[in-house]
Amino acid sequence: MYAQVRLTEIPYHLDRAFGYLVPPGLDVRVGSLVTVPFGRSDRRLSGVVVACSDMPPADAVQPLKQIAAVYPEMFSLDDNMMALARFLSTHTLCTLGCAIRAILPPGAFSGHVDQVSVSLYRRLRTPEEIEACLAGKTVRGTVQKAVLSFFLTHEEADAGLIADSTRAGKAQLTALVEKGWLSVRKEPIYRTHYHAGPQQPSPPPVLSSAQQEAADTLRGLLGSGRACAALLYGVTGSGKTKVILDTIDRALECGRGVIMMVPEIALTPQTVSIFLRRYGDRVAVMHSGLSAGERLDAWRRIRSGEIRLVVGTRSAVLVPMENIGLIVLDEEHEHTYKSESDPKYHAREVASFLCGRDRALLLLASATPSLESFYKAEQKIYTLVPLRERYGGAVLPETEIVDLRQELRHGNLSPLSDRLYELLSEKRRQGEQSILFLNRRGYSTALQCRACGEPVLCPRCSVSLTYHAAGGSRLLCHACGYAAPVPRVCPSCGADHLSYVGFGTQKVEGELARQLSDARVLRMDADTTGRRDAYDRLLDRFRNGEADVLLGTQMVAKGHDFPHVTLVGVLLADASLYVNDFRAAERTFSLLTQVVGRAGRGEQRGIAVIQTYSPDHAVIRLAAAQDYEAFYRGEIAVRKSTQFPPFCDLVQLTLHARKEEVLKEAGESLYTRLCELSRTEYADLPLTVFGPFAAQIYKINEVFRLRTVIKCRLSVRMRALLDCLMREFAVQKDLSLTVDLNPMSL
DNA sequence: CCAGATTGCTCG
DNA sequence: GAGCAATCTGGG
Repeated sequence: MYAQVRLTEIPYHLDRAFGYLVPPGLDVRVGSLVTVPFGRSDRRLSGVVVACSDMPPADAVQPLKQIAAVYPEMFSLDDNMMALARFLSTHTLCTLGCAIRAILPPGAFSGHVDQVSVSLYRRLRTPEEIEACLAGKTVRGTVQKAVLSFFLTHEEADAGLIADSTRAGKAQLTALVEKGWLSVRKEPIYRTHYHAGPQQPSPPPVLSSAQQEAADTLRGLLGSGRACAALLYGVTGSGKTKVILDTIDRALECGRGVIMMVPEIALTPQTVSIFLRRYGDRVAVMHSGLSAGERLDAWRRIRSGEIRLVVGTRSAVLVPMENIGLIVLDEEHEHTYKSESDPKYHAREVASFLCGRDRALLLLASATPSLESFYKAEQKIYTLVPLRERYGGAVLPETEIVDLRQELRHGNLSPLSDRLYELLSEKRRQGEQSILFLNRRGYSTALQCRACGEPVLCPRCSVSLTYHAAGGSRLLCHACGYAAPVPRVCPSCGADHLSYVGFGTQKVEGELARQLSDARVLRMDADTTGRRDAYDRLLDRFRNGEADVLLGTQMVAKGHDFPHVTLVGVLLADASLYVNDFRAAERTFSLLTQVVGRAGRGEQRGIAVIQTYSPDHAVIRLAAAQDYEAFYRGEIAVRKSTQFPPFCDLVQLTLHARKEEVLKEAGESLYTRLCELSRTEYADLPLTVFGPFAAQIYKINEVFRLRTVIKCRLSVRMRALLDCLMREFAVQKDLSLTVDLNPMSL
């Protein structure tokens, strides 16, 4: 017996089938996960069998090597899983192996192929001996000397860490081991097991007539026996969740499987707890916070058919569920549905593929749908299911726009306008709660020199460092994680004139304490919510009325219900509007609409204050009026005239290199090759090439990045062209090429 | 001359 | 990506 095997951990240009012999007695079929010897050293790699035959492959090299072992049957891929893996690899341009790793639980690999952590330690050798050695001639290599100096201060360290901090390769480390200076310690990485307790089921929800009408439409689509998609478009507070629950009930009653996705488990604890209460132990929760053991456990129960309902983040769409009836993407416009690492899939596209396979209903829900989805609804590709009224007669908050330019003219330099301050104190007196929202990613304090004007930059990246007070004051790099103590003098000119620029949540907190001294303020940002439970505790404390003001970044805008909040303040609405990204307007609109909707969800009508330097900007006006459809009409016209999605597809190619010259040259040859291909072999493809140009952050962690963007239609032919580029450029030394199809930011 | 670093090549 | 052989490099 012979088998064709695709390896799971190999670079792009090696992603093809390799022929192996199946030793007698080994039960191997298409889809079996196996370990095979590979390369000169017969290193053990895992792979999946893609074909079996009695005849040796035509192009076989003699002698063929033998398959070494087969994984437990539970991890074999069936036809559906193979088809899903193939879909992922062709639609995101990743290796088949990478796609397979994404659809199998992480435990599948760590349990079988030894997963070990390698660390090195100095053998009974004292720092003095190392000093002597460094002075002598026994070790001459500069890199090896660097490694030895490293061990002057360390007794033992992880191999990866040593390699990172000394630039040592494996050869240099083995040389030192052979010379008897260092020893290797290998330790297996174990996984843990965890079992969730049982839950209490709850009665079905009561629907209003508008909600019932929407639910009926969806039940109709569900029962149609055809693959279809619907866009449930409903303003905040219109009761979308109830309608979704009703549709899920219906699908489960029919014996169909259901996948329900939310943007982020941690930010939607209420949605998740509704599911846990309602479906008890019939539901599996899948998200990245689970341990390998928990994931494996849930995965097995889904594959065996024991569990027919999964709630989770985007990776939930990859679970091995058979006979799916319904896939839901709640808050479908959220960018978290697109994976940032390989495979760079969009959950919506995978869901659409699966719904086609099982003739299921794809249900997208949002108060501010993505332009792509609303456009498809307009084109009647999706059925539009609107929910226009707020449930229980709640009214939309009253909205005021404050012109920050006026504030400046009046000499108010504080982040709070006079009007917002006035409302905050009023709400404080009335015992009502307020939310203050600072919507700028990394809108935290940077250090700038007043003498030379230079900001303090990360030594490894082309971004400035930001000041963090938590964990002892220090500077952090948001791109690579570099941390440094706050310098006393300017690193570039040495002057003693460093000062803080910009205001972050911490600074606003200080301002509030000064201006509104009796208010109790809770600050919520990455610094205060380091651990997951810290986040939940903060929200609980606010809900219990332990504070008057909740101040925070994007986190405060997400789906929490705070009935006592009657005031919402957006400190700088245009912050996300002027970023260089074709989706900036869409994101700003959706964020503002969401945060404004936080005000007055209880009996009382809320008020929202939007502070901005662009009070007349259409996006700000429309968000204040909560008029999605007007926003959509304006924005879709812009997309059409400028040719952006949904009117074309975007391909983002990124070249990475440590040396700028290497990168520059590669950028030019990539461009040349791309033009050449589109003139000759692929002359039938309409496409426009932009770049190469420096990435938004040109350097991250000592690696420079150059981007090329293509506007095109992502056809089979177009993917073939890209595949060709990837194979040619991924082989090169000191250089790598990555591709992102329809990226979430450009 | 030679250890050490770099480059190129293949993998079934 | 890993391993290995061939080739280059620079101090003694």
